[in-house]
Amino acid sequence: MTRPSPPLTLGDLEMEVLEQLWKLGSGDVRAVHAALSKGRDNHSNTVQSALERLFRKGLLDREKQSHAYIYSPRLNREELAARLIDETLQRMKGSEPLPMLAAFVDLAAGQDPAVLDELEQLLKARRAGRGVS
Amino acid sequence: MTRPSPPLTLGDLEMEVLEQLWKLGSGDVRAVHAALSKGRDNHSNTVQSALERLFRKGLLDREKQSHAYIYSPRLNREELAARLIDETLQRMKGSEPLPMLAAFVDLAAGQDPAVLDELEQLLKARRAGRGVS
DNA sequence: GACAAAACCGATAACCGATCGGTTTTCAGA
DNA sequence: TCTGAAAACCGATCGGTTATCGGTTTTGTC
Repeated sequence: MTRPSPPLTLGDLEMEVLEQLWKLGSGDVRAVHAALSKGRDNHSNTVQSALERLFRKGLLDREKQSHAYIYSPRLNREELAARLIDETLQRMKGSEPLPMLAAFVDLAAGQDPAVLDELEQLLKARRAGRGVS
Repeated sequence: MTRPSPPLTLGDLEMEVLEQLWKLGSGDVRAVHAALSKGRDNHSNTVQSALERLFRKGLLDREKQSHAYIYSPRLNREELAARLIDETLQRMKGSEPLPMLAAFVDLAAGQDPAVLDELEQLLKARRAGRGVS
């Protein structure tokens, strides 16, 4: 059933914040702001509100350590990508995922044919991993 | 090089308009508006501005027939999906596409294990199609 | 040349992300 | 315990985008 929740979109800053958290593993506003400040932004409140939004979107965990929150990603890079792709496909209503995926594979293979082989390896692994039962 | 063009997003109406054009093949504002009006919307100007936006985004062709434009999709469903997925992945900078794809395949296979088989068929076909060289 | 249909232009509302300032809470150290 | 600093929290603004609609101009056709 899963509520038709609004389709998870991420702004640029939100993406960069996630990027930093993936690097750091976890961190408070200060840490993320510092990591980000390599040529970016100024106010740490801005970073905080991005963290807050990400938290509300369910993409971050947080835990109070003394009086500061320590944020950490709930999903890794790959899981987030999978979810974004899934939602993209979901938005195209009458659509089977397979043909879409096929088209994307074509596009990716166009850029780098090795993708086909890698993908095949991957499939084998998945098939083996998921119970031969 | 490819300019860092703003990342192609589609509103709900825009998506529905595309949906209709895929069904119709092509059509003018009137046709799309009529097709859409199965329980939707009222003003045909609204449809027109959606068509206009889609055209500016490069997703539609148009051709003047007498004094009305006939719009038609530049991409089919699958090609659009591929492009949206590609852009989604592009936004996650330091990311190899493969692991992302892997994660998505896992997610899709979780919902329907047959996906693995179908995907494998698909790979075979692609491999055969593209010179065995 | 007049009429009707459609394009075109502009305005508005709603929503969202990004940004920032000000207030309140909360911990830690003197 | 009191005080000061750090952080959360609240609210406001700004810019950009989609959706919506009305009004004007263009343009074919009869």
